[in-house]
Amino acid sequence: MHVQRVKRLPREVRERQILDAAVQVFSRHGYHNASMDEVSEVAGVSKPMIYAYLGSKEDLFGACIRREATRLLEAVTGGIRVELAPDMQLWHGLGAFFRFVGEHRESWQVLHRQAISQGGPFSDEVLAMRGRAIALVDALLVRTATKRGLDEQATRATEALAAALVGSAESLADWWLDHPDITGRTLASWLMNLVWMGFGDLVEGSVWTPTND
Amino acid sequence: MHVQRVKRLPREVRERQILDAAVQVFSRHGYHNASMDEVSEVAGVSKPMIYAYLGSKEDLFGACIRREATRLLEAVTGGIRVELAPDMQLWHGLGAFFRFVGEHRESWQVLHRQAISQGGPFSDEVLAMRGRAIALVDALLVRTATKRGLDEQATRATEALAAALVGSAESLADWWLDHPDITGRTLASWLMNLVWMGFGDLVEGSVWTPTND
Amino acid sequence: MHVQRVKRLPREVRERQILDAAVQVFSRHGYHNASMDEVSEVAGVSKPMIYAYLGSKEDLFGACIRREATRLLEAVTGGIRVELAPDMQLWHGLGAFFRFVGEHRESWQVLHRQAISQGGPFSDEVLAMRGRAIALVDALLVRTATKRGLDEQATRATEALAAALVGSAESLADWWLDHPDITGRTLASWLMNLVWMGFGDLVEGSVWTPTND
Amino acid sequence: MHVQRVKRLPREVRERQILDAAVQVFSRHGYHNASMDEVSEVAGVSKPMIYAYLGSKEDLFGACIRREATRLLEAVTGGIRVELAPDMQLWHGLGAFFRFVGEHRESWQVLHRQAISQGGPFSDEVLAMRGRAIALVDALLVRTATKRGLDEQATRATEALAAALVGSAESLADWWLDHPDITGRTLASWLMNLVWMGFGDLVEGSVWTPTND
DNA sequence: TATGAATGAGCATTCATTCAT
DNA sequence: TATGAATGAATGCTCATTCAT
Repeated sequence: MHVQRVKRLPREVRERQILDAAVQVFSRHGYHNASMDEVSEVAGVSKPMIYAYLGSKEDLFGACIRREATRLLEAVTGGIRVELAPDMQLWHGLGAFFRFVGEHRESWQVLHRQAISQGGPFSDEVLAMRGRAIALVDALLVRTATKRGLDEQATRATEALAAALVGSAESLADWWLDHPDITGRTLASWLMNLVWMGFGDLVEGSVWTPTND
Repeated sequence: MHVQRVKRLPREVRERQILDAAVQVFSRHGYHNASMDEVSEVAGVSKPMIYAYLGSKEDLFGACIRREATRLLEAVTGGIRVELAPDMQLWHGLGAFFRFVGEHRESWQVLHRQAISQGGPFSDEVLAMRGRAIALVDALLVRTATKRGLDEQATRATEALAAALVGSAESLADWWLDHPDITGRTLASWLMNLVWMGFGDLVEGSVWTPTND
Repeated sequence: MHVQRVKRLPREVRERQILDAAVQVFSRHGYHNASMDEVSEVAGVSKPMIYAYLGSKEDLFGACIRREATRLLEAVTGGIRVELAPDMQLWHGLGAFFRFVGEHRESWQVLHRQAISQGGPFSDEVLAMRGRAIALVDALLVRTATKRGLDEQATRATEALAAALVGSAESLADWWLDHPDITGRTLASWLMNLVWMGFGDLVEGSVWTPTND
Repeated sequence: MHVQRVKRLPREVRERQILDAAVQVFSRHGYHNASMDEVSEVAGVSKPMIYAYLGSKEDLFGACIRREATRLLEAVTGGIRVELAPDMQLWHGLGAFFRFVGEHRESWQVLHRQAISQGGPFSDEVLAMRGRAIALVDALLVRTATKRGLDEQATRATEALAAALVGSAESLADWWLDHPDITGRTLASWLMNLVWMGFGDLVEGSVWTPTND
């Protein structure tokens, strides 16, 4: 008789609708302030469907995180050419990272802010992803360092440096939200100069030490 | 007959007790999962006292953030000797920062994770504090750079670099939580090497550029 | 297997159940001492339904007032035949009023006692209704008076007299609660005699004045 | 050393302070919305003193009602000259009543609205007072009626008429709050005309009856 | 598949009331 | 006498979650 508001859609499509809505809502209000009601409203899907397809709120949030984390990792690794030199790999990776963040602010918010601030499995998951990123960077550093010869102190420091680099990138991505006139490419370039050259000095034995302490 | 748990204490003391408990509870469970009941239990104070002295849950959280932010800033600025050279100032600042984080993990959790992940006034407040930190570092960079002569690109980049440095420090502080065998002093030293030397190169015109892109 | 207490009912029905229960509870305990828990219990409906359908406690009370006020007004105006003489209209109106109060004591309690004693919008609403009643009566008085000719003093007094009549009726309704052996018809008859004849005298210029004062 | 805010005052004075404050606060916010904190603040007396002198909130409210009711009754009976004719007694009584209400709006609010709307002992007390007033009026009516000769119907009606008169007066007092340009004397005069003359007709056998019903 | 109807359980907040001083 | 400090107990309200259709 009357038009049905939404047609019967295949499960796959419904799930995507729901996840899109959830990412949007979670990024806007944070995990706890987000209500399943709003998600269902934004998704145009009734709540029971959400539970049927994606489980509890926690499950839903987890699904969001996994999807966005995967997207981010794919974007970054997809931007890297393994046949290039380490510095160029890093360069492309950073470029891909900033490009992704620029184009998917909501995804980034969910990953960087919401997920980490929740204790337990969520932050674990994101921190694991960050760990993979750090390991990736560390591998590049080690590869370079080993080529040139790596002294004791530098060896032990590479992982920390990788962590610092990843942290820098994350922090710059945040900072970027308030300075949108800069291009992502510029950000990547700054970061390369800062980190790579400092790292190079380190490897070459040029070390900063406190004058007296 | 039996010992009374706590006697009538002056308001000031109670407020400190409550804030201590609140920081603990907020850092453990996050803002939303923290319950006023638990705060009151941990503080050894009934809920009405909390409301009488510190106001609503939101107010209480705000008070925590302000107190911890102030403590952190005081710790960092108190660690700096303004008569020293910029690099030494940075060195001491980083040292003080890592020392504070090492000694007040809960404070750091509340500030870095919980506060930022809540939208609105809380994250604003913390982000403002981070902004002050970035400005501080930026001033040091600019001072150094100007002495040596600063080319165009480097000038525009100092603020971003400062943001990156602050981000690195934050990220390292997080990383540290999972690698507690490292000393804060070592962390600071790595960071100095990474950042300061890279910055030095930058200032001296030694620039990294992509080979082809 | 066993009988289910209530099945899924359409919203409309539930709302009526809830309002019925609320009027009952509010009339028994007054606005403040009434608890939403009791309302939900009496209605046989869980609290979230109440909030979903009728809003906050304040909203719920307002809805009760509006419904009962409407019912009362409908009962009274429905009892009036506009084609009759003013005195007969008043007579029928009073009759309908007392009939309603006799049959809906709880409604009357809520309207007359609870609503008025709450400051703000509630009493405003009820006082507005009383105002309409007074205006109604006033119109009747004026109509009669004008026919017969109305001296200055009487003119200015009609509104006050109407207020007095309405007040009398309300007061008698209260008094009735403690003297239930009287019929509402008798009450109406007494009131007609008291008021209408006094009014008639007034209109005809037969005035009571203090002998010396 | 420093000035004490309030001196040690005799119990009597303190009690008056507290009652004055309580009447004010109760009339402003109603029984339930009034907080003991506000009473203590307005009275300039700490809460424990209130409890020591006047007992619980309920007790305090009861004390207010009793004091104000007594005042009102005293004002009214004090205004009456028993040696005068019944109509003049009523006239003076009404005058005293309106004078009191005009000069003590808060007292009247507490008595008329707050007290009655609370179930139980409070409204009982006030209703008892109203009962005394009704009885007083009734006695006047009966005295008059008996003198002139009183038919059956009228006899049974006098109490109801007295109730109606008292109700009119109360209602007019309320109405007055919104029409403060009228003098209390005028109100009393209107009421006398309305009621006394209608009553006179009644007594004289001039009865209003519905034409057909 | 899809949803309106329904709820258990929890949480922030308030207030009358009372100690300890 | 007088009070700042302290609390037990209650209540409004919300939200994730699940039936019955």
